[in-house]
Amino acid sequence: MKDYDPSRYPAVAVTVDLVVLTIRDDELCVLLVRRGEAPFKGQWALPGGFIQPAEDLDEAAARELHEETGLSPQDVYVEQLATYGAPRRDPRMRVVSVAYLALAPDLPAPQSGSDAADARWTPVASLLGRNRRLAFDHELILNDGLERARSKIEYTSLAAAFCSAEFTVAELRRVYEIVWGITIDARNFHRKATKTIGFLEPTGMTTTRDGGRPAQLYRRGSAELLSPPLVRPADHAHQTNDQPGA
Amino acid sequence: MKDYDPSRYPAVAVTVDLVVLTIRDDELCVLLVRRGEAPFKGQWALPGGFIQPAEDLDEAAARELHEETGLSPQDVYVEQLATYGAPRRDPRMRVVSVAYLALAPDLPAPQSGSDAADARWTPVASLLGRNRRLAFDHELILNDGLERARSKIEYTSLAAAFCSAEFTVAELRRVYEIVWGITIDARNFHRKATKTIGFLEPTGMTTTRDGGRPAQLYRRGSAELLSPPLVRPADHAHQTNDQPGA
DNA sequence: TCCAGTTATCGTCGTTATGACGATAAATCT
DNA sequence: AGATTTATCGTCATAACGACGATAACTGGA
Repeated sequence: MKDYDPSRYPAVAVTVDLVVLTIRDDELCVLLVRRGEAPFKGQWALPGGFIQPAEDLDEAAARELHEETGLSPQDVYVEQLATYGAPRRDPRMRVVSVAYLALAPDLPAPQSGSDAADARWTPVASLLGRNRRLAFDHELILNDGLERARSKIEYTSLAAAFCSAEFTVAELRRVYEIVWGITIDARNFHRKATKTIGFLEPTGMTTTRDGGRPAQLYRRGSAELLSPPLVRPADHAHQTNDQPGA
Repeated sequence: MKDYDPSRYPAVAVTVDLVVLTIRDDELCVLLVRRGEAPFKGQWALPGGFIQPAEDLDEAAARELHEETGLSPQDVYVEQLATYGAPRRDPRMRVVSVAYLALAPDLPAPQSGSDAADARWTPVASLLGRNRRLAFDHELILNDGLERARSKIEYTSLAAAFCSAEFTVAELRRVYEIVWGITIDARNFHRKATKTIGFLEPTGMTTTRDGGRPAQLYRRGSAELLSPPLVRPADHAHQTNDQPGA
């Protein structure tokens, strides 16, 4: 019923929250900030903030990302994740939050540009089964972001977004191993990565930074979709039967 | 910065818009309503409306779906699509719209439950290159919904959401052919559909409603993800895969 | 009744993709 | 120099897929 005057409806605040993932020391990490004020004062939360009157959602996400990390959208892949709007998710008022997922390489950049007093990279593994929960529904948002990241690298070349601009096949393989939490045969992965057109673009350079025989350096290829995709071994844990419904 | 009072920020209206897809007469159709008031009075738009103070986003989507179509979430698959919030997308005020994608079988249900005076199923093909554009940014939302539907049926069993509860392999194949706009070899598709575990669940019944030799009737299987997925022939339109000889 | 038409279903063949794993290459470390 | 480490190439068996022939089981008409 778009036909009613929008201003007749109760005001809602709209925020943008960020799930910024990176890989540090062979661990998948998420950027968290410690809240300085109520509600959830002192607890960890995803970085985010209110949208400005004149900016689009994507712009708000890019701005927040820059404010919190100093990262520019050039260095980082950003996409919209999902929107969360449960009536009581913020005790102060109705707040609808548009979540964004960002994948960043482990840049030497300082952690903060940073208007968040206390921001840090937290290994996601350390957040599981933890008593110190995240603020709001950010745990839910984080899990959705993780699942999105895990599935996205199956059929796109986005795993390379975790690597620096030039990287080796083995470094890319480590990304998959860390994000998926499995080990992958180096030889089969090498074959797959180098034979999938558009995945890797050779630079002609080599590096020995990972030790052993020098490895070719590649850049991220131009193909957005990998065909065929990399198959993630099915998580045989519990394939739940999903019923349609909102 | 989550730490400011939300009420200090300019009010934003939040709506839910629906991309409801179904297949009628071998065509992919989307539910559109004709707007009765300004802005965009008289133009076609996606159904939708403002969220209520006490309802979650998914609930708002289910409510709107029911109001516009009479369909209940049991009959229809619904998932959140994306959120749109460009500053001027609604000329009246800042409106952020959370779009949902719904996939419905061609039910004999009446078109309206219906508070929209004028609602109808429109073949999406008839909207391409058309001069009568949709209201707001609904054309963009529709395209995103179509792309989501096209890719979603690749790796899930959701194509069955377009069929009635019991369906034949050929009916399912028609769904793929229509949504993807291609033709598929009936024999290879039959092999793939019946051999992919969790895709189809046999009922033991047969039907001759499509003519010819009686066909087995199936229900949608319990697997949410198809492994391996059905591969949609790559759209070689402009996949920029330039590989210098490698 | 019998045959033509239609659709369903099964099977075959060659090609490609994949998992397991052996072997060699080219650097560093001791 | 030899051990160690990592990169890269190859082989083999199996699975999945595209193309397509063949057969099965119904319906509608001659």
